[in-house]
Amino acid sequence: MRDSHAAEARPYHHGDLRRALIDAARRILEAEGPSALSLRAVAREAGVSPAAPYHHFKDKAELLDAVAAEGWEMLDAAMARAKEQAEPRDKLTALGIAYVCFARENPALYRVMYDAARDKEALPEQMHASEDSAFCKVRDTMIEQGADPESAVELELATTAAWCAAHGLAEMAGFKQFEHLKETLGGEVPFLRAVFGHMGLFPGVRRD
Amino acid sequence: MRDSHAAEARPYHHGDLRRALIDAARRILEAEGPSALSLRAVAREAGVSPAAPYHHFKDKAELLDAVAAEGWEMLDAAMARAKEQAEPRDKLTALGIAYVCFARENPALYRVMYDAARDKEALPEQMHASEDSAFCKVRDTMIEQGADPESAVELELATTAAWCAAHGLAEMAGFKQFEHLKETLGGEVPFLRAVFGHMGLFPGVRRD
DNA sequence: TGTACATCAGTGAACGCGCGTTCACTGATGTAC
DNA sequence: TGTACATCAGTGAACGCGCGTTCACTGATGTAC
Repeated sequence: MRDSHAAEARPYHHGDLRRALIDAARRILEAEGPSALSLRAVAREAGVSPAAPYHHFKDKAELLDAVAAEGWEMLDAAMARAKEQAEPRDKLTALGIAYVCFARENPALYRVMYDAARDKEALPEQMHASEDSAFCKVRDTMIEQGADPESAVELELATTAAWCAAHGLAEMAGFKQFEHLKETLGGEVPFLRAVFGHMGLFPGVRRD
Repeated sequence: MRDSHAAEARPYHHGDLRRALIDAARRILEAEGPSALSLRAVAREAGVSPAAPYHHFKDKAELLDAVAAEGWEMLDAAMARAKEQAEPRDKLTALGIAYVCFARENPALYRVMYDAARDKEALPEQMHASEDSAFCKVRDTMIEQGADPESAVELELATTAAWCAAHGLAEMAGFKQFEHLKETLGGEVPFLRAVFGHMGLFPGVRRD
């Protein structure tokens, strides 16, 4: 139990403790959930004294931020992969499904990501602004799939709607109330596709 | 500071400490956020010893559950009011806006509600199942506004989609990234309307 | 109407715990000469 | 190539804190007779 991933004849200096701490944090997160994620627990999991992390992070919040930031990068990568592999006509839905699946496979990490975002009252800057971010991928894919927004604002609204839809679904999909729908439709992914289908993700299909 | 809402010549027996504790919890929640919501803090805020709550709640979780349950009732009431007051053609959107506004006005309570739901991996039973719950209001309103689903499953999917959309938007609407959209559109509510507009909430407007 | 007593709903002190953070320290590393 | 020394990245003990919960208790209430 103790030193689970550490040990193996450690030298005094660690090599890359910063990395090791972030990895340890993620292990704790998925094994025991966000409430178990203390600085001390992370140090313990990394096989290091409680004071050691302070040579790499100013305080607990800074560690958490680093974990969250890596989460956003992972999400971004997962969505890039999904877009690449999908049929041209299916790319937008594929992005949505990749988003929700990431959240479902890494629920505690996903929570930490949004907790950090809520604290700052903002998504990570590069997630929303930088070219090639997940947000921009969604936006660009809408255009590629034939959306014809009347203005930049309309396009931004459509992208926002899609993002909110995916986030909402990500948080709801695990609820027991929807189990019978998943069964009826033949699994989680068909269920996600079906819900996305009802959301009118494509800007061409707006009402009013 | 201390005894802020308590005092005023309290007798030994409180009268309705259970009520007072739930109210105290809500005050703490909105003043200091979910992380400040400890059993001891609630007792303090209610002007009572740390052990007193145990005569009314088995443990901290039970208090939290009670707070969350009342939150769901408040949300339900807010949505009922919104539906009543809206133009017939606008009732579904009005429900969505009422949902998001509730979350925005009671962010910490909203978080506690969903934290409890996530623990149980389910929405409160009566919220999803009981006639006249918020979920059923959304479903029924879809029908009233002319949705013509091919099956009960389709109707349930559409309702689920709307619920997820509202939840996603509720959690995103506060992010700074969307401030310029709110300004452009003339405020938060117009922004919400616009995003809902892009979501194709009405089942009649589905793609594929 | 008055009294005995069971029950209820509080008190306040104490428990053990894990937390974030600080501190003086020390072992390892690498650079200047 | 060897040595002195500054710097870096750890240790481990300690700090004060607030937490959830338990306990023996006591004051207030209300019911039976």
